[in-house]
Amino acid sequence: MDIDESLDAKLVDVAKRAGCSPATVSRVLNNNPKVGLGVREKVLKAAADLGYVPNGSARALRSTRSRLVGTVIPTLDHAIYATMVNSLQARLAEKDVSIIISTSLYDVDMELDQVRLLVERGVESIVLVGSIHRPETIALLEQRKIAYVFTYTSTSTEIGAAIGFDNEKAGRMAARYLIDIGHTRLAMIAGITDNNDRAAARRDGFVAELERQGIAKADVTVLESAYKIEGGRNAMKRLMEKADRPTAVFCGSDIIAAGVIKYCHENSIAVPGDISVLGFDNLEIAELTTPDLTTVEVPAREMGTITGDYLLATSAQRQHMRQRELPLRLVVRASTAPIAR
Amino acid sequence: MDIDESLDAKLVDVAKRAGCSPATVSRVLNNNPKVGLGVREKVLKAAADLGYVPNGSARALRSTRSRLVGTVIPTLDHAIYATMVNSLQARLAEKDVSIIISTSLYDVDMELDQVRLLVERGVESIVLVGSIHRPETIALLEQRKIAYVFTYTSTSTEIGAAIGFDNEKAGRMAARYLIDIGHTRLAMIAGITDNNDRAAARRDGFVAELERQGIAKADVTVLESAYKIEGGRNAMKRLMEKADRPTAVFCGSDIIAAGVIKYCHENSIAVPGDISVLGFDNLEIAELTTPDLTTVEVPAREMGTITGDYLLATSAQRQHMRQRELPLRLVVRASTAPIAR
DNA sequence: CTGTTAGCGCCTTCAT
DNA sequence: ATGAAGGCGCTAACAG
Repeated sequence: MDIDESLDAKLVDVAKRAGCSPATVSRVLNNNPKVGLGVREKVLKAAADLGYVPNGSARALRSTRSRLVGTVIPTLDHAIYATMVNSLQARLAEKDVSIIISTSLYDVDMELDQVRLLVERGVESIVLVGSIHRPETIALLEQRKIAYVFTYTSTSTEIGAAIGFDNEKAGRMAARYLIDIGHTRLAMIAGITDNNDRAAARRDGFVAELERQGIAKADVTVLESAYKIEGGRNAMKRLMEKADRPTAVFCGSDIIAAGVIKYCHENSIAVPGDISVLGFDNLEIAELTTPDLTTVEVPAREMGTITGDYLLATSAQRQHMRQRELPLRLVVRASTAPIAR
Repeated sequence: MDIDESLDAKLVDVAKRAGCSPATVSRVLNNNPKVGLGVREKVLKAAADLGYVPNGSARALRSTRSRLVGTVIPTLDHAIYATMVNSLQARLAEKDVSIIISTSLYDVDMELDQVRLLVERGVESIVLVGSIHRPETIALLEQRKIAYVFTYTSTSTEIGAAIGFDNEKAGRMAARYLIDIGHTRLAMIAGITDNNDRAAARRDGFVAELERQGIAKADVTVLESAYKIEGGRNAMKRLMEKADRPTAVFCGSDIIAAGVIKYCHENSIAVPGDISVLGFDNLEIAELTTPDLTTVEVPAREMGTITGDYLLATSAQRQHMRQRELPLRLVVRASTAPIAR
């Protein structure tokens, strides 16, 4: 047993033990190919013997490569984000890149603060959600030449990347489906659109498509709800208290839809008999409601993986990956039904 | 507009512009109280003008305080962990501490790899899940003097901390409740207990308490399932195909319970008429099943906050916080019912 | 209260 | 293929 083990070994210590210079140890550690095979092995053994752990800060300071990625998402308390981050992390971990996560609570000012902190930490790139941010946020990133990716959107700036889907198209898809199966009296319970460009775009797409199909904007009730079961339930209550009840409701998230269905149960409103309910996200809970939820699937897992691929790519490769619109898929289950015309 | 803004300003640049020494700037930035008010303001203004962002790596290297915390959880794809991490992150962010998250997929070897990487990144402390880890993991942490916390458990080592709850007690609580309402033919669908001391402890507590109450171990069927709706459903199928059907099932997680109830629906088994279903976690989905799920509430959010408090405390304060057993609460809803004796 | 001096641990020219 | 030397940006002694 070595005395050395009790202290935190440094690169010089490894060099001493391996009988070579620090520079050589550094080369071995960084997989620099031009190192003699014998020396390389001796170094590796010495490092293992000493329980050597490189100092990331020193490394980052010297080389300006931190192997750190930052992420600012609204919250981890919503599966749609947690799932994306999960797969992003998994992909990055394969290449020993670590991820710092922070949350903004859907607040662009808080997002800016978090981005500042991430920049301070020396992250090489940053993953954001949506395409609306404080100008200062983007300016900071550009100025420091930190790569950034917008997710859950396909709208990018000239410089950043966007990996996600078209929220407006998603809204239109929902509208078209409900119209296709015969509904004409429609409503939407969107997420909170303030500070949330994705929620707003889905609403706009939905309303726009309905209008295109001859349903006046004024005839479409649009409410908003937090992404909580309770929120959906309360919104549905408000909706049902109105005079002109719709025959179908498009919800900005499956969570909201679950609350809507819950309300319907409690008030003996048949789903889809009296009212069709269409969700968004295709979370695992979409198969827990009774009836199972028809919904638009958001490829959250895939988004995380692809974002990881992008971040791991060289800047040359990135050019071809800067814009990625993932397909949306309508998953028809049992919460929606055609209506007689 | 300043020319200086185009380059990344460093601490020296701020000093020059403020007309003082780098040391003074450093003091201001670190809220060292003994700096003249006038100078302090001048420095702050200079920093703002230059868009100065401190270099965290240099800071960490010099001061050995990285303001970085590491976390290794099984997965972010399970709300019970995502919720905890969410509140942990929120608490740490209040004090500008960042959190690096990595996942182990319930594998202690992978956990060790992730911990090594976190140590390399210079985290000041590490949050782990459960109390079973590779000896190397703990040895590394101890040797580098990195504080660590076990969560979701109340079993700690002599040196580390534990902030969570007693899983065995939880299992016993479940058993007692079901017996109290008259059930004698019981089964459990636990999570995968391999490499998961929490799942194993809940199972052991459940079985032990039943035994104490006169129900032989051999009469209690215990199956295991992944934490997925599908897993719970399949496990329930296996359970129902056995000759001696239980009148109550305790599930290792609400997710599993949701799958169990789903199976019951599909096979016209009344819940709780034919069979009572008891969940664990009290996730948001516990109010989505039909009927609503009776379950044992795990204080995930609170655990994150308290863990954050612990990590932000000074080592002196920590002494009193090293062992924290949070109370478990049985939430009775509609999926369980008394049985006639 | 403020400035000067000296590195933290590593990587990266530049030599050899 | 390997070594020597310098410095990345910052903070901690120590002076004054």
